[in-house]
Amino acid sequence: MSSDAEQAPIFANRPVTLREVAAAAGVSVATASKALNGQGRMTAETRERIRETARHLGFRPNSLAQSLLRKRSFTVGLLTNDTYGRFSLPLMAGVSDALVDNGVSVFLCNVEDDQRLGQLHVEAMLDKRVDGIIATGKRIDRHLPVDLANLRIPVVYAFTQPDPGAIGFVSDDVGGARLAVEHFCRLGRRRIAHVSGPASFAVVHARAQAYRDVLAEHGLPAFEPLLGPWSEGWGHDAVARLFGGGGEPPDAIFCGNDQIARGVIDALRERGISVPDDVGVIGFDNWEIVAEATRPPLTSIDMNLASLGREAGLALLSLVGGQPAAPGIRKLPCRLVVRQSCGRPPGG
Amino acid sequence: MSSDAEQAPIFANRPVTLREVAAAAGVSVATASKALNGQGRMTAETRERIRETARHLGFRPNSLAQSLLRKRSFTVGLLTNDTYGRFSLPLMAGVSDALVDNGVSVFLCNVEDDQRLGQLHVEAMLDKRVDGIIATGKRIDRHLPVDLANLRIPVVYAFTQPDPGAIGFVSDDVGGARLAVEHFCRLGRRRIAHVSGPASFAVVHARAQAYRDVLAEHGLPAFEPLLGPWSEGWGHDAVARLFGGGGEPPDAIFCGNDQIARGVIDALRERGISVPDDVGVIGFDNWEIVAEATRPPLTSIDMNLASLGREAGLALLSLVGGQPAAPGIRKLPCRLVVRQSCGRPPGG
DNA sequence: AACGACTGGGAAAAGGTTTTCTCAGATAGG
DNA sequence: CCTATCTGAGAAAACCTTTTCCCAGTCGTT
Repeated sequence: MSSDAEQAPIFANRPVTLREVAAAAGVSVATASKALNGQGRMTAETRERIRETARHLGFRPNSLAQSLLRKRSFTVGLLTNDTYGRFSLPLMAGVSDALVDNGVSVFLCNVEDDQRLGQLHVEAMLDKRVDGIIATGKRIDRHLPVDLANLRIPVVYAFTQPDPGAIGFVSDDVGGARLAVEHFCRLGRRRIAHVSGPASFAVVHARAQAYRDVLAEHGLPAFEPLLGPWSEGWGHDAVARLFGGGGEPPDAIFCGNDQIARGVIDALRERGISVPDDVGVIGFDNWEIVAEATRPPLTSIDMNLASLGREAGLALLSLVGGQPAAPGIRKLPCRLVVRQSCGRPPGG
Repeated sequence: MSSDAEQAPIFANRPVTLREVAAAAGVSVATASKALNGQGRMTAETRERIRETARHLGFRPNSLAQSLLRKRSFTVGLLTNDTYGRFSLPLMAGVSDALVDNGVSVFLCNVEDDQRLGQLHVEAMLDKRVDGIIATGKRIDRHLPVDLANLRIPVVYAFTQPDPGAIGFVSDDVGGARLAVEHFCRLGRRRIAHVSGPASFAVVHARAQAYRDVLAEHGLPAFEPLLGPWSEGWGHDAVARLFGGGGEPPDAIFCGNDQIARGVIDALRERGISVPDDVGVIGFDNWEIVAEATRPPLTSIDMNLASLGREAGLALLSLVGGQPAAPGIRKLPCRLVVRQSCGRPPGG
């Protein structure tokens, strides 16, 4: 019965409806709706009075009712099989960032590699009338374990293999690899090696080819790319191969991911080889938690996943809005993040 | 005009409504609804005929319409400020796992540490009539930058500081630390040191106290806990302090997280000190990507975040269902994951 | 004075489902 | 044969908002 009790109940009970706002303002619900949405014709005073009443009552329109009518729920689903979120999370951040300002919320669904789970999540999303779906994964060259081809709502693929005829956003791995190798060339490195992941990954081939191309363009010799698991351990082993055999060792190593790069750097240090003085190292992914912990900190290629997510979110939004868009894969540029493992230019 | 064209249109156009099912089955929508939900009274044949019709037409009820009526949306919001998802993601996996079987979907909202963004997301969730909210963060002893206290929907806190009077789930850090130190005692280590994070974290104190308690219980000397950043670099420095000074060095080190532990292990190896023969090391968090990359692989304390998520999800569900629950903080046990960095029992 | 155009605002349908009532017919009991 | 009970099913309200008409009054024009 204090003054608190006078104000609180307005919010403490069930949400305020438009009907209540209309009653309080002495108009019909139709007028109230139009006043709040800037539609219809009425005197400025009436409109303002209704708005003021709504504000005072703490009115917030019921999204469910709006969605039912508008056939638009302002929600989208994000499907992923990237359990640890290495790639999905930055991507999700970008998506969310692009959508939240449009009042769109995101259902996150981790389907692992489980068909049944995928089916379950997709059906749940469909039942909830999501406006669209963004599919993302941990590998650019694999499909999610779920069929999104004939869904009657728009689907955008990001960092995963799109269905034919669909829209997909991926990082430009070739461009990223070129960035790294060209940087080494610019720094005056002459014997550049490449240590990467398993041959079963499409990106491994794309990057290796870019590596060879750039070296050829600069008239430099190419090492045979060393392929193995995406692990620190493999980085170690690769160094043993590069420096243990008889051949002339490299003065730079471009690694397929940051974990390999970390293994390489550790192995070089254990051999008394200085990074970056004797050998420069560049990684891929720019996983800060790894790149900043190596000694010295790791120069790496960033795939701009947040931008990728933004683009995907925006593309989905315009698709939902009815704008047609050409199917196909859009490659977004990578970015070189220079730290200390690659060395400085000759004159620097 | 092919036989495909005969079947496809049923699914290709707008979703099938209950009205259409009812018409096709020759009953009223009321009867159709009751048939599908197992409500009302009718002959078994009628019920089955309606169900068969619904199945054949691919009917799926419109969640929006159901939610509007039932005042229950079968969605919950997950709020986090843990950008990289270190802690949120396993937790989210647990939440999602607990809820998906109940048809509940999860809105993931990353609010960073931004008040405005937090407000925005919470309002969006409220507008969409989420049934409840799970708040989670990257620190057990901090609040999210958003007030969830008087929300008229249930809120459960997981791995973040709950509001007074609310329900929270956290890991039992004291128990976890005891697990680690007791394991060292069991292995016959006598001089156990503790290297942990910044004093500003509550868990640092809790774990340090547990460390001291266990040593006291075993009549062993305690080192003064070494506090610093949660980084590999600090692990290195701490080793320099423990082994560089005059005092008798430890034969075991309990680290506050896995990154520190990794720095410790690397530093020990550089000094020619064998892990686990000369010094055992145990970490905290069981972050597999780190724990499995150290040489030797790191024994660590796992906080069972997925279970924490499951519990939080289930608790929220029962709250939403109207079951009352006592407020307070529930501590869930940690788990010791033995790898190779801690050594084996004397006789083993 | 009569007509048209405009103005401010309301009534009602629509969106898809659930649930409460109601009701006609069938069965059983006296 | 007449009433009480039960059975199967439908009509309609409800959830909350948006939008399309529609209407009554006012103003200006001839």
